[in-house]
Amino acid sequence: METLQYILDIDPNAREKVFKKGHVLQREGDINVSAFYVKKGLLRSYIIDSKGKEHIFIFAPEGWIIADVESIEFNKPVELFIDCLEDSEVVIFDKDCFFQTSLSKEAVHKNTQLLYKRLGVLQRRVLMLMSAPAIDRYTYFLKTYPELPNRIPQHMIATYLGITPQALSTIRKKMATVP
Amino acid sequence: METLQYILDIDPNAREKVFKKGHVLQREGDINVSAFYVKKGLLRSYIIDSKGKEHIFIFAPEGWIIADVESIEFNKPVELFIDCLEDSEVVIFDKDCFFQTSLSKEAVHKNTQLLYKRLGVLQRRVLMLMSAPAIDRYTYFLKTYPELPNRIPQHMIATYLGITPQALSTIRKKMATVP
DNA sequence: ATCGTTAATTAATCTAGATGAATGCATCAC
DNA sequence: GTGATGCATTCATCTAGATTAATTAACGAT
Repeated sequence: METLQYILDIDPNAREKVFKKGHVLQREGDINVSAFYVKKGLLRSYIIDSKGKEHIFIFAPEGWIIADVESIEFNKPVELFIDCLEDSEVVIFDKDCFFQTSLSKEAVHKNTQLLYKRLGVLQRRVLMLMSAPAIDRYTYFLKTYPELPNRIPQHMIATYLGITPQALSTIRKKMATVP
Repeated sequence: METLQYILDIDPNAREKVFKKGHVLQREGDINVSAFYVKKGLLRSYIIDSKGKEHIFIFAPEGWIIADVESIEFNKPVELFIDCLEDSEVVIFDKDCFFQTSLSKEAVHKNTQLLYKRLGVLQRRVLMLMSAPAIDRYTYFLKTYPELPNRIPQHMIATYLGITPQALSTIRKKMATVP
């Protein structure tokens, strides 16, 4: 089942919108929590810490769903910013629609599959952050998201990896000289 | 709906077993992948990295489900070890049962809820690992799992936080002198 | 063209936390 | 008792990556 069809299926209020690069769909402190399906373009979610530094949680290219699950699940105010890294077509839908009781079997299956996949990705991310040095995390990133480096600036890759742009630059230099 | 009842509901083959402290339920490289519901006791999942160091992914006290979701979802061989930190009563069930099409609406709702909650927890974990210093991660750990420090040795808390036991010891000393 | 802005690189210095080693203290087996 | 084992602590040293700052290049707007 195609993800977009599934979303339109389960949320009759889902609406499609087009946003310009740079548009912020959700900011820290918001209370009206939605989830976003990326039909076209590229979104990201990130926090800004107490020192004003950005930390990117995930990138969401075409076909991905992006949302602040923690705030949805634990009813906290939104902590993640979500914005567009490219002009994007986005389907906005309600956080609660996953919990509808009237879903088709197919929709349930799709939903479970999506959640599972995301869990698997996050598991890997935690393990990498805990156990692998920055260079390995970068290599894994390149392997897993080969198309992204052409679409986003390097300093964003750095804040996704949990290091500074300077550190990433040094790593890249090292990789170029000793391949 | 109570989680245990839900599991027995969806997997007729689910079986309950009792394990001694130290028993390993699953090890790296295993292909027969199960999920485990902790009825009583305490389990953990962890990896052992290339240098032989342990990194604990999650603790699972009573009421939690523990599994290697990445290996389940992407059909990889198991990478996470799962073992008992206390004598435990565990319900072993099949990874695929979440995808059954014959689930009751109630079971579907419960399932979605469990997955969402876990996603929220992992989101927080990633953000903390990326943006917060070790002392903040420790403080958050104490707040979130207040009962665990009485049940597990400190060096395990350290490997959960992503630091060495020595570093945790230093942090605790600092917290004791300047509270 | 020229000014401003944003990105990437390089280098000098600093620091949180790792590493390695030693010590003290329980607990358990015998 | 004594020895062995595991856990926490302390200290001295080391290092990956942070911080600060300067340089250069690329791009857009006027």
